[in-house]
Amino acid sequence: MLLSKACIYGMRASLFMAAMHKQNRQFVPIREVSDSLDLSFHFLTKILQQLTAAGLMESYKGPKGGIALSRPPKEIMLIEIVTAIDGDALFTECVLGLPGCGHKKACPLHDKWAYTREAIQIMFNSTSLEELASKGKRMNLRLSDELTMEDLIKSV
Amino acid sequence: MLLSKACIYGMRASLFMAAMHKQNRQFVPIREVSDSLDLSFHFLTKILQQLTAAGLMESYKGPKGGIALSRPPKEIMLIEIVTAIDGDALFTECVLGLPGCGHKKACPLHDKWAYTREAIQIMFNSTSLEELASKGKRMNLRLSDELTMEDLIKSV
DNA sequence: TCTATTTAAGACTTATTTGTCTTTAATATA
DNA sequence: TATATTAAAGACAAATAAGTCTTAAATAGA
Ligand code: FES
Ligand code: FES
Repeated sequence: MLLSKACIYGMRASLFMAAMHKQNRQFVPIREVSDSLDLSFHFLTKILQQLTAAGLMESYKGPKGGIALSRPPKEIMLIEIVTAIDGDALFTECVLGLPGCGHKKACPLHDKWAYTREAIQIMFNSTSLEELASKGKRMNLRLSDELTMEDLIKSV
Repeated sequence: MLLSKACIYGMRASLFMAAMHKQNRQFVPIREVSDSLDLSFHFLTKILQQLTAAGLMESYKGPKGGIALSRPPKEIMLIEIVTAIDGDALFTECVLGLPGCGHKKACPLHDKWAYTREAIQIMFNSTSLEELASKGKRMNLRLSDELTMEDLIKSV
């Protein structure tokens, strides 16, 4: 599996927040996110705490509280979410699991893997939440098992 | 993590066997592989059983027994080992974990991920055990924490 | 035939990830 | 000030992955 479940849920929630962004909302309650995306509320809460700890989201307690992206979706790249939750092992470690991946201590797959993992990194590094949210709205793509982004935005 | 530990160990063992191939050896005892690569003997045994079940290796019981690649290393591609142990989820499933990845039910990341995962697949699909074994010998690359392929071959 | 060697099979344990539940702290509003 | 609402924190449980151990079956060689 490329990404952990926690990371996947964190990305889905971030995309949801990006889609919400221009809906004149301030803070969105986590319960609303978890219900919309059909995720465990408590599990998602813990994941979002990692994102707020990483400075990607802000949270506010009490009535009218919830979470919000700390920057405009255009300025948040997917790789920030991935590394905040899964770390950067995917982009730095040996594909054969040997310690200290690098030119100096290479395994037989090093050159090919270094090239391929850079392609993966570029994918996450060059994709913003805004790009995916607007594409998702325009083409009516889905963010949960059956519901599209338009469905989700309407339903709240 | 891109590949499971079981898959990684299976690849390391397969590369070891490819390096052994022209050493006039018939069957190599699993104990020799696990000792050389510093892997758990019993855990490796279970992994190798998956590879023999998939037809990639042959095994023989008793004295002079052990395991052997069932085809010349040139004809065994890495992707066969990966899919035998980890399945093809990495090459078929949605990066956001949604069921039924495909054009018809796309998520916002689908196009980019479909492209990237194909690059990963091509890497495994176009790399043979022979290529890695000969490169590893030629450039004296490592297959375990500290030991290079030459070290390993000499040590048996 | 007997013994030592080796893989096969499966029960079992440990570690990690995933998911649930309860309590606490902060805050808006009445 | 009292109450309802919300995130934070952390204990707890379940599921999965990783690793260990024991016994059985096959086979070479004495
Ligand atoms: S050393 Fe193995 S991928 Fe770099
Ligand atoms: S539907 Fe998400 S990657 Fe294909």
